[in-house]
Amino acid sequence: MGRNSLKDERRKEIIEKYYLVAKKEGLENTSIAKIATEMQINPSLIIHYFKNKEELNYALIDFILEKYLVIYKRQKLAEDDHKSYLIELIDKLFSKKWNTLFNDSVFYSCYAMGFRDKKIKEKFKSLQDALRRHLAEILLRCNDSGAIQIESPEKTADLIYVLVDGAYYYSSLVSEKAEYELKLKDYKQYALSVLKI
Amino acid sequence: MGRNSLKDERRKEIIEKYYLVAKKEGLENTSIAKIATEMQINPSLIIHYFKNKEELNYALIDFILEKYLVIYKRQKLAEDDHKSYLIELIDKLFSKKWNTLFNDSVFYSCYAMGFRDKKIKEKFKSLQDALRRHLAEILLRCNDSGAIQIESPEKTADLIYVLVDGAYYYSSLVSEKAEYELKLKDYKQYALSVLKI
DNA sequence: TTATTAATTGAATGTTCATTCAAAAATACT
DNA sequence: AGTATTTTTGAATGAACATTCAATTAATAA
Repeated sequence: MGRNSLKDERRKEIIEKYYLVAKKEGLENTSIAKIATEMQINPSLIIHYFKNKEELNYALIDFILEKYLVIYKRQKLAEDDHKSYLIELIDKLFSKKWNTLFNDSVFYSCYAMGFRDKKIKEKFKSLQDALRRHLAEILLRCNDSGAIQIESPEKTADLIYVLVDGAYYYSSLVSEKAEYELKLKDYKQYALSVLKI
Repeated sequence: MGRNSLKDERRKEIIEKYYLVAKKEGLENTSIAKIATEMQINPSLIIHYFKNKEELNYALIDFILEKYLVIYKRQKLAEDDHKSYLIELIDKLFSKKWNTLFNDSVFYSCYAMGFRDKKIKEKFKSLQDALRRHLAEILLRCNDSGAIQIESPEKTADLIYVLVDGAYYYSSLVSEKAEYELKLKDYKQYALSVLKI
């Protein structure tokens, strides 16, 4: 008996608003009070659900990193068509989706936080490693099925992601849309040439 | 007549301390008061030299971006030996120097600031563009002298820096020193293969 | 010595911050 | 109706913040 818990929903609402305010004002200028104002609730309610700002930040990082999964959601394709999947994946990795999915300011602020907080750094690292392992796995299968011929799937996967990360880093400075898309296309081309596709 | 100005020296001291405190505490947790305490001076003296925090931040960005030049300081080599210069440059770009020169936390915090401040973004962009143009110039000369044969110096320079940036981004998460150096070596190898050296 | 200029201090401003605590309101079950 | 549980509020805390202003101290040159 007693009142039903709204914990999960409320926590989610709070984090979403946190992200929204951070997009508008910058992460370092976002306070519990501001989130509360935006939600028209009392600041202490946020503390009630998150204990302190540190916990709030952890939840925000999780929220942001979960966005990665969106990119990896696969369209329907024949289960064993590894090569199509690979090409589709490369396509997504070098798509504009990244820039619509992530807010650069918030993203790099979170990344910077990782260097002052071991737990956050670990979150980033384990995600990146998982992504690399996943790609390496795909490459291995493609190799096995003769779809591609590369030497080391692990090293190649690593290299592809270095290209992705480097592309994302530099592209975020490019304001001209046309130039931006042109560059992205070039980088993708290089990635494909690494795979000898 | 009147007292001599210490403006330049003082400003430099302040920025250096700012960077130092930011390294220790994180940029977003660094206040004028903290810098002043560290310097054993009055907070208002910092305002006296920088007007407000915004100006202080601009100066910090300049300070950080100037560090790039250190990497480009050339050892003595024959003036017209373009290929040696190129190899030396690639060597430096993929060296551990980056990580000793820049504090990751402060660097990415500054980078993030760029997305909320046009002036800062411009500073980053124009530096990166200058670096790319410089490398493209070297590549062009090497091409002309027959030292290398590549299609587009501009595109290649761009690609090399995408590799550098991506490598720096990912490597900063790698804590194992041996693994870190191994990766760096691989990325450099790929850069060289792009140049067909 | 005196006038001039710049460095530096110190106190005060008002704002925002994260966090605490107790009290109230809302909801659910018996 | 009554009890248990959770949500939510509201007031209060003390600390830290950027910035201001006037006053003081220190150096320099005439």
